Amino acid sequence: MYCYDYPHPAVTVDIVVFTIRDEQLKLLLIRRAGEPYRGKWALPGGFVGMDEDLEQAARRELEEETGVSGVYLEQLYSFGKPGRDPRERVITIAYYALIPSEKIQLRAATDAEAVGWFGMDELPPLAFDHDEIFAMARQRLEAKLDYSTIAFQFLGEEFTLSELQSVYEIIQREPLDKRNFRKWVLALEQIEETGDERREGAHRPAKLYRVIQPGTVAIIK
Amino acid sequence: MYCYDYPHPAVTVDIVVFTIRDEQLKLLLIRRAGEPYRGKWALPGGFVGMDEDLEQAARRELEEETGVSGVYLEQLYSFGKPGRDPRERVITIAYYALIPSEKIQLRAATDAEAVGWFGMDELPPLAFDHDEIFAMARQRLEAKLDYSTIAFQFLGEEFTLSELQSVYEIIQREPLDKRNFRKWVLALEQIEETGDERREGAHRPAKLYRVIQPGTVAIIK
DNA sequence: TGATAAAGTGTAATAGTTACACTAACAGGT
DNA sequence: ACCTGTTAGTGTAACTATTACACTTTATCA
Repeated sequence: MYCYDYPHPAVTVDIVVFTIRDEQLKLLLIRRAGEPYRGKWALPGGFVGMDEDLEQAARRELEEETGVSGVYLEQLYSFGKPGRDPRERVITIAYYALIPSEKIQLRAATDAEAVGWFGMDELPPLAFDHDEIFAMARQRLEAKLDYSTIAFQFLGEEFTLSELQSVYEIIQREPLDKRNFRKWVLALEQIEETGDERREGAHRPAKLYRVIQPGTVAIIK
Repeated sequence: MYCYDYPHPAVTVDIVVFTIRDEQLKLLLIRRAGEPYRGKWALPGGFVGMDEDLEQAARRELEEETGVSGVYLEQLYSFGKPGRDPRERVITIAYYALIPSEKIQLRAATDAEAVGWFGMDELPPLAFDHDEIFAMARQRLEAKLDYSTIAFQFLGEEFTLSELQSVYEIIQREPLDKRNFRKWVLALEQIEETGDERREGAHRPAKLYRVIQPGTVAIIK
């Protein structure tokens, strides 16, 4: 038992994990194994340990519940409305993560019954206030495309300009002009040719590019 | 005594309060009356009540400690590094507030020994990790000038274009061209003439403007 | 070698941003 | 009455960035 002179809320982290697969933006959800909302889909997350930083906690929970690790992770917002969890007062620090489609190798772990990717058109109703958290993450992601190089986080080490353009088109839900897109993205001076090509299918091979400073997200103009 | 099956961190809110006075950006600080960091300057803030929302808690603490109320308030970021408070594990949800210079009427309240406004060049060292919180708020404020109408929150109901321009210049720390600024700000269609003028000093009176939708901060292009 | 499919490339029109200097209106002093 | 000092208010031209738009290249496969 842990006792305090005045009441303390519980603190959790929840993570909105995005990837792009099958030409779609996908959200990672777990099916809840325990009460409350047993059997409902929810964002991965859990309680913050007493000796770990918030971001550490988010990475740990993500790893434990889904097997995902080493990805881009950014704090989103904190949610703390009384009553958002029926058990006790719970304040959650929400994060969002972007993972390259190649890296998605899920495992269902101990405290999650099942893990799955859901397209934006096939989202189930979520437990707690996770709909609200997701909506904010979706919005932040879209906004950040315009003023940062966050989109690169969806791609592996090497990628073609068409793949990169597709990331933008999927998130922004609108087609982009190929020439203008290339002009723009190259002018950012954030990617460079690897010298290699990707040859797949009965057509001209595409030049491969890499991010010049991988792991960093630059703020642009 | 309040007891739990597993340990809970304490949760606080801290508020970075900005105003513009004497042609300077100022930060509101309180001198700590109790331990730890007794006598040191710190951001206003305090523990979140079990039945109040996070933003409510921020407004209440701000009102209690400084007498400031009814102002623009936005969640900034959450800080939770273990050891950031020497007493126990404390996670803080930081907010920032903008208040019009006319509204600043401070009172030193119960749990704060003293309250004061500090210019950016005269900031004392702050308690806890409040320097870090302040730095992030300063940065967010500057960034938001570019893509929102947040700057209007520093002004009263009626203001001149020169006053508005001055807000931008002070926060961005660089002079702006008067004609270009006016062209730009009027094109936003967020302010309108009141029809009145402000006559002060031995020179041409300035037209007064008001925000068309007061209380809302618009995201611009 | 012809069909198919995606990769790759430039230019002109338009819109937005920047640089820049003088006149207008008031208060106060002579 | 008029001169001085001080801030308010105004337009245009050059430059930069963004948009619209269509054909050629290079591969595979039948």
